Amino acid sequence: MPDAAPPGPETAAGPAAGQLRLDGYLPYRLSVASNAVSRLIARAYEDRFGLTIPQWRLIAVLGESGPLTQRAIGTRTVMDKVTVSRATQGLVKRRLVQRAPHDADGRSHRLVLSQAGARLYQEVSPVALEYEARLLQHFDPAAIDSLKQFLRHLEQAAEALAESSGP
Amino acid sequence: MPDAAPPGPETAAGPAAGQLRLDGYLPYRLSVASNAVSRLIARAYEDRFGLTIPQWRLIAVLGESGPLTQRAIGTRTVMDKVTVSRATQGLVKRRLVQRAPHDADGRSHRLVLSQAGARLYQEVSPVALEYEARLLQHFDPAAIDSLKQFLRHLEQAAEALAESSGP
DNA sequence: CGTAAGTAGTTTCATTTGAAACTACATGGG
DNA sequence: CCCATGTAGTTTCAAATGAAACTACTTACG
Repeated sequence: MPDAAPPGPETAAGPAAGQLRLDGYLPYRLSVASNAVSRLIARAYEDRFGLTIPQWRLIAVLGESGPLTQRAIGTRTVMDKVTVSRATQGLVKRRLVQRAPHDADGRSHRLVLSQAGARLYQEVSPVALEYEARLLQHFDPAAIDSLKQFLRHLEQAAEALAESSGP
Repeated sequence: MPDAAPPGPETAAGPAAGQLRLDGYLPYRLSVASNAVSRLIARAYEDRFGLTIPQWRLIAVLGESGPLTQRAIGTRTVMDKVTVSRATQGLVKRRLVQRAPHDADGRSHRLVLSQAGARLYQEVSPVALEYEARLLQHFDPAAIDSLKQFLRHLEQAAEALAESSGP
């Protein structure tokens, strides 16, 4: 513990510029919280089901919505097409997902959960929900809803800003 | 179940198991929002100041709190020691940060912002705050505070769960 | 003291990531 | 019909990441 600097907040840069404090800075808080949660969840899925997070998302969305093309999956889960491609390959190799030809378009396939995939989905879902419940166990349901809403808006705001100043 | 079920949400796995919907699943929402924000911010810092996010965090915390060891920085910014080490190397090379020997411990150094580093800090801070303000421009200040609070608790909950079921 | 066990920081390595190039098919003019 | 341009998905490459091994120092204990 002898490495803490003497507690003045102005050692090198003078009194805090503006009023930035990393600790209360939203992008920082968001990233740190997301990393902590992702690490937890990733380990759970990996240990218990051998799934990566992209693979899990893919199974979840197929379980929810039925057959989809990779492109559609990418859109819905906000994953890069490369990520979707790799997740798919892994799942096809494990026979959890099957590719059917997409009759209207020869470049594309319809991905479907196999029997085993559907069973796995039924098995993972409750575990996923239980993790969420545990993470949120001390929070008020109304607060949870507004957080989720908030996160959605924030995502849109970030995308809007990225476009406006960006590509 | 009758076998003609074209658009229903249960094609392969039956009616939604439990009630999982990826779209409202907190770890998913969190990760997606965090990625969108991080991508935006990372590009801004990279384009305008040539800083990676770890480098920016390091400068921010040194600017706020004065000289610190790498270990202390890692703790405060929730970054891996490897990440801190590499961020430091880059900043030292650019002469934004200096290493002073830590007289109580020969393994360790005190990192300090150089003059140029302090100037950069003064320059980046307002930009950082402006991004935050733009992201949050449509939100109620009270909601923002409770979101930040929420994220902090969530992080703790995730860490607690990771410990309890983990190493 | 002197040695075993621990810690700060670096390096190495395997894995993950996404941008860009590429392949294969699709579509809309001419 | 045929070509130009566009899109679905894959591959390739370079960068980022973090676990584990390593180096250099410190500390606790006999």
